[in-house]
Amino acid sequence: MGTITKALDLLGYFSRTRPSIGLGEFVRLTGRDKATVHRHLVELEQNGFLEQDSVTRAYRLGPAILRLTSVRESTFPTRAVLRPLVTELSEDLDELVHASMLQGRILSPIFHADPKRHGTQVSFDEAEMQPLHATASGLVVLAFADDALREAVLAGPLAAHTDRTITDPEALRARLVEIRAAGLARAAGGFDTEVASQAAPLFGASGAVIGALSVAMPSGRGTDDRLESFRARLCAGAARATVSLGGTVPPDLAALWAAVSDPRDTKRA
Amino acid sequence: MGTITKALDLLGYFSRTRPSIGLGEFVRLTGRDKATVHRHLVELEQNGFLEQDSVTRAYRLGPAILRLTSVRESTFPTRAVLRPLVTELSEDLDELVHASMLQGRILSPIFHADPKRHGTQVSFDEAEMQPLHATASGLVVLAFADDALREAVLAGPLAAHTDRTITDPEALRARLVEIRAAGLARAAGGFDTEVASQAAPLFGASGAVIGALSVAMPSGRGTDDRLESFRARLCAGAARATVSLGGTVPPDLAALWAAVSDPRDTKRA
DNA sequence: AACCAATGGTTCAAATAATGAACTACCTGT
DNA sequence: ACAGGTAGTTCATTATTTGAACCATTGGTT
Repeated sequence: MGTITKALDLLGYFSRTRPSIGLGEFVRLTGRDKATVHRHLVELEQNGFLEQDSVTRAYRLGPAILRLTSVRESTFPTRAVLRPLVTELSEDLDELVHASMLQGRILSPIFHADPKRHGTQVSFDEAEMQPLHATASGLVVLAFADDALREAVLAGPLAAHTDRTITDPEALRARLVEIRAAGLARAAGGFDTEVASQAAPLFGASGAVIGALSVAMPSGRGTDDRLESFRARLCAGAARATVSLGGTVPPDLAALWAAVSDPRDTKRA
Repeated sequence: MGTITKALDLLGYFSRTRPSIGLGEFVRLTGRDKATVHRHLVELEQNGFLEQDSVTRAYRLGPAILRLTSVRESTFPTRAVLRPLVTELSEDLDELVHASMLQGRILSPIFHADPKRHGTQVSFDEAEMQPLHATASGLVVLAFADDALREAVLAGPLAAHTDRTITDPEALRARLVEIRAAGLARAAGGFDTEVASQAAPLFGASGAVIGALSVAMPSGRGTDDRLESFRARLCAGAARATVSLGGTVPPDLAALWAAVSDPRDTKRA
């Protein structure tokens, strides 16, 4: 792990529920030496990627990030492109829909929309990263990822977020085969016990998977029949999102999705 | 310059007008060795801070930044706080208003609003960084900055963006004294020949300057009388923005601003 | 008041990781 | 076949990062 990665890694510890982090907490979170962490924090701060609260001495994300997002979105508007699509799909399905993008071995939410038409809702934190082996989004990305990434994740430790998380590499491998055959992933309780979700992959220009489009709901509403009824629209949404992002869906998967959206074939599992 | 800074520095070269940069161009821009730059780019990419276009091989800003902005804005909403204030002031003054924050030795725009009520407008790129010695925003920040930063900038090279940029350290030092006495800065043609602007500083919780609030217009509309008429409202806006951001205006400056906004004192320069 | 247990931050010899000149490989047009 | 332009890689040298031990300050406890 290079110095740059170590420093950038520090930024990853921030989330909506942990918006500012002190030196000591960073040391505990990372397991790295205090001096090392401190120098990294200082260097990040000098570049505007962190700010230090002058009274608590804790660090929070800095303003440099805002400018970079502004550049990225004004020239390659991922969020802006996904926003209407995700919103529309969530209105259509009456459930929370979110799009996430692959970042290394983790999935990062880009945008989510929830029409909140039901009494219970999934609480979704757009600032929380998701593991690849525990959510429908993660599983579908993993299923369509290249061998290098898949093997790296299968080899690495598979944290048990709940008692229903798949932690056995071979069981996970078998599951990924099913997902590839189905063209999307369903998962329930693997990351949050009360949540069921269904996700389809998004692809980049080179045909490699870059993220996922997912619909999530409380387990009670995530019956097989209901998820099945979402299937065609979710796949269509993923296809549109892929195209909007300048990507291409691999031909065989596109054919599979097209077949599914055809009424004659909707009886398939 | 540490490795981390060198890598983060690469991200700074992106802007609205230069949204993707290839290896060779980076080498030219930075003057660093190709191997070094390449390894930095790869490491940034692995962490999601860059993406490589699979066909042109050029790099663009990656999705990791989007998540970080989401975290920052949902927990420490600088942009969200400044947006209404900047918009309102621009509507009030009928000119482009922008807020920028200090990042190291450079100023980065956070938000801008332009009512576009005139035939000519200032073109403002929210993704372009600004030097501290050439714009009204930069000058006012420099004037109220701590000695360390001021001396560092005065010592460093002062690039001549136009023929009216102040490049002589002593002339600049004298100018900063005037600005401190006035409580805000006026500048015309120092960064862009056609633009005149007036800026007031923003302060953090510790009373240190953290940025600036500025009104900018084509030189023709930037007469002394008109700028003078903006003065009280600009200072009031900067005071409100500082408070909204959790900061405090130094007492002596607050008194100066209060005196200015008092009708009895508006005749002063 | 003395003490303890936190916190954040600093130092400097030792170890490791970053560096860069030279290299390969690949296009594109001549 | 070659020239000139990309991007990317190698490996001995060099310089930077590292971390155990250190200090400083704060807040709570006896």
